[in-house]
Amino acid sequence: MTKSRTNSLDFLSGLELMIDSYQGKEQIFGVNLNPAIVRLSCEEGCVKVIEMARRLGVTADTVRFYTRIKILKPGKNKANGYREYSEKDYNRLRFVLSARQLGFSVEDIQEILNHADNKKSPCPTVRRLIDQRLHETERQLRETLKLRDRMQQAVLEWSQKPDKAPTGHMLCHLIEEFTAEERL
Amino acid sequence: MTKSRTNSLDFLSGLELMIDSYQGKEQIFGVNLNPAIVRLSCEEGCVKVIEMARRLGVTADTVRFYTRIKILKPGKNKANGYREYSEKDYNRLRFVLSARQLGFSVEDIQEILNHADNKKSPCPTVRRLIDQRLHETERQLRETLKLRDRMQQAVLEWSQKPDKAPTGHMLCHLIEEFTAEERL
DNA sequence: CTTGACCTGTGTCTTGGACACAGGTGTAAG
DNA sequence: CTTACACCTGTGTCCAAGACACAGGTCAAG
Repeated sequence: MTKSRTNSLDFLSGLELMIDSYQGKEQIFGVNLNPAIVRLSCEEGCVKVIEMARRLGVTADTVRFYTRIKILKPGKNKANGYREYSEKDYNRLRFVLSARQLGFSVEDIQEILNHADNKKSPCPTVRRLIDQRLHETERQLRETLKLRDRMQQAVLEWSQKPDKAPTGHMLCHLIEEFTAEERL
Repeated sequence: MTKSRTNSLDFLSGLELMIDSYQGKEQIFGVNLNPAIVRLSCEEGCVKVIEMARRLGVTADTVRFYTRIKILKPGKNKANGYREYSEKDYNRLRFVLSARQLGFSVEDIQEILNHADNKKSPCPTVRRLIDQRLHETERQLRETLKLRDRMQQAVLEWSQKPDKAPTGHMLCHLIEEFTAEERL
């Protein structure tokens, strides 16, 4: 019953301090639970939304978002309606955040999770999707690069040009002359 | 009255073929208009939305969009309610498209146009805004670059790894192991 | 007269959350 | 006990720059 006792909370990777807030609940995700206390407060292991968010370094809104679109399916405390996130939800969310870091869209992730939920290997899908996303990212990169070069070129050229008032058919000579000479 | 006759349509930069559709209207944006015809069909020079769009190589939806947010203020044919885009609208839209090419947001453009509409030089605003946007674009570029590198690295590493079925706490070993080793 | 191409205004969709709001809950202090 | 405050819920809206849909009006050709 001490902090040093190992239990399923190990998945929390070193954030032992928050165990303080669970004193008196025996174990959270382990066995040996006191049924009376558990049923009242936290059915088979729970954390609330803000705690879940903090553990993975995101906002509560992010956790709520993934709950809303049903990527996370927390239980619900009958007494007060609060959501109860389990270790399974923690693993899912950690996975989702990892996948987002790799450029997968939320829709991609839902597809991947569908495979995993049906015990099928999501790996072929993952390989196919990252190929797509990589191509898109490379295209995006080229476009952003071209845009940056245009912008830098504009700043450079404009540094030699004076301000002018607009005329009938020229609203801003900086912008319009720059674009015009681009066409040469 | 022939196609070779020069008039204000010159601003259409070489797209002479569509003058065919204006036969009988005398000149469109010039002088020497036949008042009777003009008042009936097209008050002091007009093109309709699809024609305007085609001339600048965008979709009719884009023209409608800028009309909706009041960057373009076409006249309105009393008889049929059709919008009538003038040379002024053409110049504005051309300006807008140029500015978009330089990374200005629509809101930026509205600010710039406000200056121009009040006969004030928009140039100081333009210089300030492009500095901002350039910084943002550079940040964006760095992020996209990092993302691409992560993705390429993942594809490379995954090429040596087999597919696996999901386990209790590992939904996709490719993604989760990749992210995990990133933290080293 | 019908067909088809065009026009209108309006509303909704896209991404990945962020923010707002009304109302319920839990807890510690006064 | 009351009050304050932090937290929770669901729902709705917002962002950018258009794209798309839809119901209904217009117009010229066959």
